[in-house]
Amino acid sequence: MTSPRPSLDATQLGAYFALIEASSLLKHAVEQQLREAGDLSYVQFQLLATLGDSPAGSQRMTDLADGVVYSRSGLTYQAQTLEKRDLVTRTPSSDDERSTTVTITDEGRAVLARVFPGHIAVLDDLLFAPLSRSDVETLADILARARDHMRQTPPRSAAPRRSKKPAGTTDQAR
Amino acid sequence: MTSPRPSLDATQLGAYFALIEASSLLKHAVEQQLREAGDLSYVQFQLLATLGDSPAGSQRMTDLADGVVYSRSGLTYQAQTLEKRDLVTRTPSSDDERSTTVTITDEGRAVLARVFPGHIAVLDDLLFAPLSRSDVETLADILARARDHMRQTPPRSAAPRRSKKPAGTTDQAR
DNA sequence: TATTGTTATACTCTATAACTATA
DNA sequence: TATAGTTATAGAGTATAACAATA
Repeated sequence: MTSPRPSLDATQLGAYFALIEASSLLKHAVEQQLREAGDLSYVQFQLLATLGDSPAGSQRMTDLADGVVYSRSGLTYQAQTLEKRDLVTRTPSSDDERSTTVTITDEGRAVLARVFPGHIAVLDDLLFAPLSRSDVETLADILARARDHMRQTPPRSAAPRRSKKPAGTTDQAR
Repeated sequence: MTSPRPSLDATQLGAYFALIEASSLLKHAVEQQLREAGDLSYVQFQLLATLGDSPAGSQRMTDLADGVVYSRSGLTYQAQTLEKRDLVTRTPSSDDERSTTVTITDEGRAVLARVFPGHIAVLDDLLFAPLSRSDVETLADILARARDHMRQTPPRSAAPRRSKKPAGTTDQAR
C-alpha cells in the first residue's frame, strides 16, 4: 500500500540501522548505570522522572501510561514495585473515584537525585561527546519531527500483505 | 567526573528524549509487524537478517553475538528457538571443533522474504514519511558517528559516584 | 454502557553460574 | 589455561483476559 516494489536505498538503511543501534547501545549503558546507582529499570526511572516533573509530583495512572506506552497492567505492576520501595504512593483520586493518583515521595526524589549525575555523565560520554553543538540541534529537530509523526500515526494494520497468520490472531492495534 | 555540576541544556535534553522516544515507538511498531507477519521477535529477525546477508548464510555463534549484543546463553536460546522452527541449522565447525556454525535455511529465507515488505512499509510510513531526503542523510551521518563512538567506548564504570551498591555487585562491563 | 484500574496467568527474554569439550 | 558453547535456573517485564467499581 506504500510502494509497489518496496525497498530502501542505502541512505535509508543506514539511517534506520544507525537509529536502532545507537539507541540500543545508549539504552543499554543507561540501564546499567541506573541499575547500579539506584536499582532502577529504565521504565521505573522514566516513571519517577515524569512524576518528578509534574506539578504536585502526581499523575493519574492513565496519564502516566500515555507517556510511557505501556499496557495498563504493566503500569500497575511497575507502580506496585515502586510503591513497595516507598518511592511512590498510590491513592484514590478525590474527584473521580475510579482513578488512582500516583505521587512521588521524598525518598523517590532522593533516588532520582542520586541517579541523575551518573545518568548525565553517561549521556555526555556516550551520546554527546562525538557530536557538535549543531549536530545535537539538528538531531533533536529531526527526531522530534519523526517522533511527533509516529505519535500521530495510529499503528494501523501496517501491511496486511499476505500475513498468513494462524487465522485466530487478532489484528488489533496496540 | 565529567562535569562538576552536571546538567543538560534544553537542546541536549530534546535530542535525548527524541532519540529514546522515536526509537522506542518505531521498534514497537516494527516488532508488532514482525510478530504478525512472521511470528518473529526483533532479535530473531536481526539474527535471520544477519545470516541472510552473510556469505554462505552462515556465521559462528560468537560472531553473531558480537553483532547483536547478547550474552552467549541468550544467543543459544534464540538459536535453539530458530532451529526448532527449522529457520536455521546448527552444526559444529569443521576447522575449530569448539565452535558452532549457524546457517539460515531456505525456510528461514522464506520467512525473511515474507516479512520484508511489511517491515519496509512500516519504516516508510513511520520513520521516513515526515523526513526529507536530506534529513535522512543527515540523520544517518550523525547517528552513525554516535553509534561508532559508543562501540569504541567501553562501558567503563560510567559514574561510580556514591553508587552505594550492596557491596557484592560486580562492576563488570556488559 | 464506558472508563479506570487490578488481578491472575502465561510467556518471552535476559543474565549468571556451573559445566563440558576443544585449542 | 583460555575459548566456544550449552544447560540450569531464576528473575524481570510484558501482555491478555476476566473482573470490580465508579461515571
